[in-house]
Amino acid sequence: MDALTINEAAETTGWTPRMLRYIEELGLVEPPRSPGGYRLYGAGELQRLRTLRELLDGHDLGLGDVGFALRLQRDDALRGEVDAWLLSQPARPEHVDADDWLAWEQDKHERLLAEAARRDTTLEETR
Amino acid sequence: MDALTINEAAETTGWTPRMLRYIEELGLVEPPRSPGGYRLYGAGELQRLRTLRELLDGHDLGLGDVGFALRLQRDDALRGEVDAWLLSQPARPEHVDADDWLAWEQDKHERLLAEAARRDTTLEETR
DNA sequence: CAAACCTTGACAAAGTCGTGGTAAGGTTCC
DNA sequence: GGAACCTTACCACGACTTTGTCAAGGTTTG
Repeated sequence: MDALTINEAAETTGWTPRMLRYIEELGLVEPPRSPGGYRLYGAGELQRLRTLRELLDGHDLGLGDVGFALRLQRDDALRGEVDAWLLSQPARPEHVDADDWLAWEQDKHERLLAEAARRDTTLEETR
Repeated sequence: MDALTINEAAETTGWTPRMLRYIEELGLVEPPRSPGGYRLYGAGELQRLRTLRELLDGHDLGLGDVGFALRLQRDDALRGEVDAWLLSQPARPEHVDADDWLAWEQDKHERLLAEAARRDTTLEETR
């Protein structure tokens, strides 16, 4: 048999069985099941579990962060809105007077709202 | 004066002053300061604070989620690694036998590692 | 068939997040 | 100069997340 059950997979990946179930619950690694319902971890799953650990350790992330990234990847509308909001972030020019950066800011914001609207459905803002 | 102090900004955006400081701490909205250190919220900040609320309410996100998205946007290496990991997700073809999808999986993984490597070497300053 | 493994579900300890409050002190501006 | 506002730095608390563990029962396989 070339697929491992959950305890074996835990053994070789360094996760606990509990965490493997949790990771599956987050949609991060979802192994196929045996006819009787046992999780069967193949080479691909094992590989992803190991790289997942590296990813988390290397950047001080949590599983929830990766779960959120997954959500962003799968939900186009959400990703569009988040990206638009983030791009409206200043990265404020250093030496401009107040009126200038304010205009620049608003202009940028309008461009982004337009993009979000195109990409998505309704993005409505009222003052 | 065309910039609001923190309590005024809280008033018009619906956040509490406490939360405005927290939001700044997360790097989400960082208003400029007066010479004496007072936060000064201009039109751009106020707008972003209002859209931030919509974003959160509309999709059941947390501030931490948006903070992570910000991190992803600013750290190219991190974004590359997360994207590569996510793309190695199966979206597994339904009816293929074990050997086939395993090969497909590994092939895909290699492509993604290659892409991540390319992206990393193309790192340049965004601002 | 029986030992060893797996399943789901629940409860619980520990940690983090979002939020409020308060204290000690600096800034604005009338 | 003094009232009203702001700053940072804490402590606190409820809600949620992360992780462990246990119980009752189904699966695999020698």
